[in-house]
Amino acid sequence: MINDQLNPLVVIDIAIFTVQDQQLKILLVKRANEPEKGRWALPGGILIPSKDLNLESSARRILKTKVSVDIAYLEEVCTFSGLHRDPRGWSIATLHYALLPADKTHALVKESIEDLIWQNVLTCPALAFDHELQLQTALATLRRKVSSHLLPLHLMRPKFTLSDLQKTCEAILGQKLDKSVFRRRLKNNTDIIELEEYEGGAQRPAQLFKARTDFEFKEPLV
Amino acid sequence: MINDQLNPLVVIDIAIFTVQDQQLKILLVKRANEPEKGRWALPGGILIPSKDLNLESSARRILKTKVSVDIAYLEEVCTFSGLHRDPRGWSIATLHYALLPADKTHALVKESIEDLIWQNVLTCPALAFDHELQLQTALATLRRKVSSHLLPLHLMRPKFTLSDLQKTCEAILGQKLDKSVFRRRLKNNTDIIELEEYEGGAQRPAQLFKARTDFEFKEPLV
DNA sequence: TCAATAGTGTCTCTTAGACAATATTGA
DNA sequence: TCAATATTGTCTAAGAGACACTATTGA
Repeated sequence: MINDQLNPLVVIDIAIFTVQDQQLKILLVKRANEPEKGRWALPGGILIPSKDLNLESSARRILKTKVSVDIAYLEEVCTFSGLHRDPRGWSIATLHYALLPADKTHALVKESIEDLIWQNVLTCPALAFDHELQLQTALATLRRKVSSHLLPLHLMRPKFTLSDLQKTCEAILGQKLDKSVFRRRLKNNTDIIELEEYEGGAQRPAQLFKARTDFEFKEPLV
Repeated sequence: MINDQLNPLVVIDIAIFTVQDQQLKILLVKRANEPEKGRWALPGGILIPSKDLNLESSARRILKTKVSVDIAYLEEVCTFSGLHRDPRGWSIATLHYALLPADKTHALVKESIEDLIWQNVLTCPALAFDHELQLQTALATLRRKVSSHLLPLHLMRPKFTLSDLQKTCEAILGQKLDKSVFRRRLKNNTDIIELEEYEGGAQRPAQLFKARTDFEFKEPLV
């Protein structure tokens, strides 16, 4: 293996979230190889310096090859490190989290993966390595961001109603939000743009909105 | 060198802050070895899996050996990675930030360091590697935390006045705070404890406070 | 008409911000 | 007494939270 106790093993793990059926779900893969073969885990892989520009592009490459998905929003959460978190030896796992719109969740089974599932985060099975801790950490980071930013725009269809957006936020946060408060906060937000279109259901049609094309949710440097 | 293009170089960099003379200062070291010999940089070093429990303990070891200081508060910020950030090749730098009380800043010059300085963050010279970016990132993280937590308690003497605490916060944030607002927010905070002691200057004596012994500022997992 | 969803208005409570007022010390 | 700093109080504005109200559609 790569790890020889002089150099740590460097892996990238990704907590990739979506909202389906008003439920926050996480992509889990069943490991096809040792270690932890046959167990559910967050998708991840080993850094390949010759292929990867940096850790973030490494995460994109891993998602592309393992589940053949191109991800738009992806950001680092933190690292997990030490001798015991991976049976192969001293390792560093850099956890990333990503958001994928529901209409792009038809991810395909590819190499080194036995199976994959979009799992409701509330009913997650036991995971390999320290991935349960990683998942909880990514979830906390996601929720913290959702409360202060409009991160869920990355999960929306190109055109969406405010009710759609609110339901997505509620699924992520795991709690109901007040309609009035929610809309009031959007009033001053320049990241969403009002359209002159309406989408009719069986009831009163709702106005459609779109995200600003270059909206940005990285944490600002003050 | 350790890096052979199969395994990345793994380094730990530390932005260690203090407040002296009501100025926010950062510890810089002058590099004694290549690469970037003779340039100012954040203190840092290479991970040694056989010595380090994890990246955080590695950061503590590095601070101990390079400037012989034991640090209480230390936390990861994020990583910087890629082929070009270090001339030795593909590398991962895990940035940490730390806080040191002013009365413990008598750090000593040790191995692999030519010189050290506590530098006002506003007048920082050019730094080696990507350390200017790292410093700005650590500073932004520190300021964000100070606004919502009582992180500066780590910088205070064992007993301190509320005016002391306010001045420390102001030095970190780089702006004046309202006395009344500042004290009002502390009223409901259980991390600081009122003492029945007073410290007299040439004017009206100020009441002394101390930090709760086990106060904790890690981000809660919601 | 009704049910269902979209969208708005209103009240209260909390908090930030600005700034004034009072308190206590040594000189 | 005064200067300096500590400590508290007061007014206003903005925002969150709760909840009621109105609007528009298809059946």
